[in-house]
Amino acid sequence: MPELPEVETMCRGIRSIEGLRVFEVNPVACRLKPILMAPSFSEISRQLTGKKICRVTRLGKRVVIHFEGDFYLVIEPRMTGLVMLEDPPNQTHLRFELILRGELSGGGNQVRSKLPSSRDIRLLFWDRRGLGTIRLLTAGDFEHSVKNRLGPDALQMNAEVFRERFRRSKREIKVALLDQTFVAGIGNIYAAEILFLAGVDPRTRCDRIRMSQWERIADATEEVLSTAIDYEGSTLSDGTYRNAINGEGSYQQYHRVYDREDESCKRCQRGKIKRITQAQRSTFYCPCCQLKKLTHDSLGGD
DNA sequence: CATATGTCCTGAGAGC
DNA sequence: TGCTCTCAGGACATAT
Repeated sequence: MPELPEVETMCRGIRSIEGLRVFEVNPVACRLKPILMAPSFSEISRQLTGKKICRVTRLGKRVVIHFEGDFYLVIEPRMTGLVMLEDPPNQTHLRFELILRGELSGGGNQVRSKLPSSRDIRLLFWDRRGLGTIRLLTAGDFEHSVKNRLGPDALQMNAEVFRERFRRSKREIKVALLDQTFVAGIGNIYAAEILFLAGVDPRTRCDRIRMSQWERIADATEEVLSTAIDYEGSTLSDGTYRNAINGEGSYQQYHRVYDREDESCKRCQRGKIKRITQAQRSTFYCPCCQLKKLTHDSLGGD
């Protein structure tokens, strides 16, 4: 579930590790098959040990940690992965840990204990279901195999870019919004919320969407995602998603349609929120507010 | 090329 | 109560 707002919150939560140096890399024993990791754990460990962290950034739904020497550790949480500075709720599934230390000046480093000290900072990747991935890439590989394969970041979109990238597609808009090569960062929850706010029927084919609708979709994208970031993302009823220090997000309180099947629509108060399946995923929408034909916005304010 | 489907994985919840 | 089944969905491999 981590989508753009959750991953952005993770990045902000761990940003204080910038400037720290890797002291050691630990896999934590676990009864499950390891998450996908490339290259091997021992190779990642060898490459990262001693390296300094330059920057923590987000690329779509991925956390990117840039190390000195132009190495990029790319973490994809996918469904249930979490990047944290504290212990996750359940220790048994812990997968990957970086022990970090602030850079020490002078020549005292060599005599320091080999054991982690209480002043060490631990960066953890934990994944309840093990669908997440960790990859260590060179600058070139990062460019080719990650960056260039993604569409523009959802927060960088505008109506013109939406139209240019989507209008030739015959797919339904909800399905296309989930395609990370079209736009990066939107997942199932926020696609539903964005289309509700934009007043666009999720089943509308991209090639039938008009400019006035792209404008509403662009505005809604900005509004929904930036507000969700303000509330530190959405922690759903399964409680999985946590920020870097194990706190919950609160944007789920403001979901207008996601997981609100049969509830009455907050805007029109008439229709009930409907749930349909598109591309084997749930879509929630208001049949009353999200008409394909709808031209004008009587939709703007609350 | 564009689009559709199957796959990975665990835990929650339904149904019997 | 305890079992089995289905489902949740992000990204990618494979198929159409």
